[in-house]
Amino acid sequence: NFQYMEEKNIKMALNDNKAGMEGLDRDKINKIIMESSKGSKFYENEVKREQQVNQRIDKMMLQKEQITEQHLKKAQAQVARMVVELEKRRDLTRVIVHVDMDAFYAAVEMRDCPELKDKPMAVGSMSMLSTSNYHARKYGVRAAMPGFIAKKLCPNLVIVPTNFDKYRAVSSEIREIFADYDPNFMPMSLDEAYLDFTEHLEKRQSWPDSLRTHHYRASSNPKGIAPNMMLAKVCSDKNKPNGQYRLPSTREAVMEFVCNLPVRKVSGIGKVSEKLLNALGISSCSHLGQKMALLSLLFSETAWHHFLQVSLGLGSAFIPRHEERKSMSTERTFKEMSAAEEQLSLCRELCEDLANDLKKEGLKGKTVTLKLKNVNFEVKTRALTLSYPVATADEIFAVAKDLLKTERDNESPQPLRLRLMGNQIKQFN
DNA sequence: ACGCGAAGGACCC
DNA sequence: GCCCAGGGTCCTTCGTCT
Repeated sequence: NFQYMEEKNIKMALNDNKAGMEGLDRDKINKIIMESSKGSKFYENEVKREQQVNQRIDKMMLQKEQITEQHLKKAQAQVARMVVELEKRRDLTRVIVHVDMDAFYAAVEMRDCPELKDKPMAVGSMSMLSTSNYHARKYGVRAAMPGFIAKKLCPNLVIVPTNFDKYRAVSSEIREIFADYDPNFMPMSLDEAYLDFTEHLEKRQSWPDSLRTHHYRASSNPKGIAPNMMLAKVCSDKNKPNGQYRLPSTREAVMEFVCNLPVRKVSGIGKVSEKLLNALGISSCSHLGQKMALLSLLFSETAWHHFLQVSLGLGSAFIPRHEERKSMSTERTFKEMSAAEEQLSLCRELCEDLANDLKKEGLKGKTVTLKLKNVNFEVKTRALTLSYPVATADEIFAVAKDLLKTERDNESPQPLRLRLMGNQIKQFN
């Protein structure tokens, strides 16, 4: 079931210099990606953002210079106290499972169109791919890659348009099964969920069969099993494509597991955080623990607390109750649009779409946000909070059009050269 | 000192 | 030949208000 291999593996493979990826010529792939990107507005913006991160790093290193032994000693004591507190509350009694279906959209499309199974295929469009099957991955085609670049890597690539209704239907089938094992399971997306298996295991003592025999078995097999959510998520990334990985519920096992874990593998630590940490000589979670005092002086409280928990292999041992949504939005990307009338009518359209979605859930919100992205990929949001909640297209448009006008006036005499517009609403009652 | 709104980002799928 | 999404959550910073 190689088809179900996960995106992240390839991503890592392309970065990692690991041998044995059949037919994967990393240098060639990177060269093609580079040639397709270089000089584009997108690329220019990426460079700019990278420079901003570098400045952040410079600032951080400067701050680090100011830190004295005294500071560090004090911080170390604080960290030590905190560790004692956290250890006291460490909970190894729960069995949390993270299920992550590999290449979910692609798997559904191949089910419905078996000829695709033998071809390199991806789901998405020329501007963006959501996922790709195994054949396509051999060419370096992966999720979050624009289709036109993927086509250069693999001219025979078949791109299937996304069909969310279909994925939603399959997803709800699978969720029914999840509910049998944990009625309070937490769906994270159409293809991913956390389940608390503790009760089920106490009752049955065996791992479920129906998860295995269901016709989506390959993709709905439990993948990561651990005493908390953070670890379960990391575990689900191990032993791909088919295996599940169970981390024993002992402190020793957890600490050993976390020791060599690259920080980037942890959910919540992305590209930027990784780079910041790398600059401090931190790449694995054990480094994280070793430099905790320093981190507590350079990062916000929430940030270093999170780092500390990660370094100790701690995470939520219970699955939080499902929360209500906090915002709703629609946005669209298009070819450059500068004419005021055109922008206005698009804005109107978006408001209608948003109003429609709001109606489906019977929601009204007080804050309306207009999102704009210009042709240089610079993003702006402009918001206004009303004293009363709104829901209709007219009401939202009344706000959004003013926000848009203000931006146009702001830019004049230059026009707003847009490539994306979006509307968001939040502050529900 | 505190709350809150606004804007920008990081991150996730 | 051109061409890099869309739907969310949470966090941080800053300004103004009370």
